[in-house]
Amino acid sequence: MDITTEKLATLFPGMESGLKEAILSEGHVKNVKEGELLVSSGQYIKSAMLVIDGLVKISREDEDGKEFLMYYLEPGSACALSLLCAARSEKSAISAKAVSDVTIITIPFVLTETWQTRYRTWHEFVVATYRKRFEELLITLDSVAFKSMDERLVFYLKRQMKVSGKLLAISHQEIANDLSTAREVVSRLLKKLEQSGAIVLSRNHIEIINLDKIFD
Amino acid sequence: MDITTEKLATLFPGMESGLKEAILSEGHVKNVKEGELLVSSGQYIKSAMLVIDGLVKISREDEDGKEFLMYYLEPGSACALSLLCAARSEKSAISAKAVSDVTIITIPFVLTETWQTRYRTWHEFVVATYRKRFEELLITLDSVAFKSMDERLVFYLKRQMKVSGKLLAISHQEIANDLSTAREVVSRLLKKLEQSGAIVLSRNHIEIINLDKIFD
DNA sequence: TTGCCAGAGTGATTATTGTCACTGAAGTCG
DNA sequence: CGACTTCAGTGACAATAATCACTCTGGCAA
Repeated sequence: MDITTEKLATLFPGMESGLKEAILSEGHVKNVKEGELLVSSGQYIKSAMLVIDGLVKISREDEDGKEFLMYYLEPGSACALSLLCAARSEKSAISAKAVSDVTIITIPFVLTETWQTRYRTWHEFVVATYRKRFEELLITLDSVAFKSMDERLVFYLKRQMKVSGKLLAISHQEIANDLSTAREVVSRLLKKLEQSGAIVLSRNHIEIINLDKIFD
Repeated sequence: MDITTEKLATLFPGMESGLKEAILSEGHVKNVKEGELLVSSGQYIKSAMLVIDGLVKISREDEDGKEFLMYYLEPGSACALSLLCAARSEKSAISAKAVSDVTIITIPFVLTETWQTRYRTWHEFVVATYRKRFEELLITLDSVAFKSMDERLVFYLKRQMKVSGKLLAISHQEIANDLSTAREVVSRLLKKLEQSGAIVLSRNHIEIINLDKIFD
């Protein structure tokens, strides 16, 4: 893909032009096919990544391979962990997966640090990223800590709708993984939602009609 | 309390001397009695805080007042949220409570930003704080997402032991709040731990004997 | 076209956690 | 030294979620 400063300007409004040029000249463009892993659990992170195109899913995994959706990265966002870990080139405890075909720019971690002092707008971007991810993580934590499975499922579907629209091409098993529960549980709860008219189920996809009536 | 640069030097090793002087001259020392709130949920945060002495407990609360322990701040640490929120003077969704008598230094949020460029070691401190809190939050998230109540309780007791030693002055009700469950559940599980020899129970306190044999 | 298979639906059963309704026990404060 | 209050222990039961054991179905490939 050909990335221009104009493309960057729309994705990262507020970045000074020198920074955008630096990103283009120093960063490496990488294309990743749908379904592939950008970062796998346990791997060392040696560069920060900016999402240019496509959707990236960030999950947490435990020792036995159970996983857990943390949040999605859309074009124009960066992974806070990639910025934080980059600073110490530590092992990641998360995995990043391309939900669709994805284009990213990776920034060698030495630059993520020197840019902090050289470009004010880079520093602002990094801080904004920290804050955003921290907040999303808190919201995720809330839903796990305070809500029951049916509420979490509705919350999940709403989030999916935000990133993928009203027609979700996703299996019950995938949803179960993201919520760290069993497929049967998801099937049953989805059935209930269908009966209440909030969604329509078909094989391999779910159409969202209206989730707002459910739980206020 | 009288705070010297030497005190700061031991709490915040690595900070340049100009920064330590700036903290002393620009920051406001505040003493908070045990049990009082430093930040309550919904309140605006208008300054960052550095913990000098005592123990601060950071919790998350939901709409119905159910709470949930996120992590503790010990002397020498700062609240990432206070740094992040400070940057936009946003409402906090967390509460901070003094577990013991606490001394903190608050830094007006304009300074937390200007220091980022003026003092390299301040910037490093802030990034290290982000990373630390992010990691702790992830660990908390893990334990909620992947573990059952008995494991979470053991995890909780281990964490308490780290900050307060082997003799915990805490009621079952408080533990239940921190884990966001019911007192009866905590009582039952503690009883089991006592029977296995891991702890000794008495009124208003718990003595930890050895938690290591439980769950590897 | 048939056979196969992944995805989905469902009942039965179990395990875990939450709730209710108590009893008792240990402080503590007039 | 009672009377009261807070904390803890416990049995019974309900609710939720996890697990097991299937069946069913639509789509794809041989």
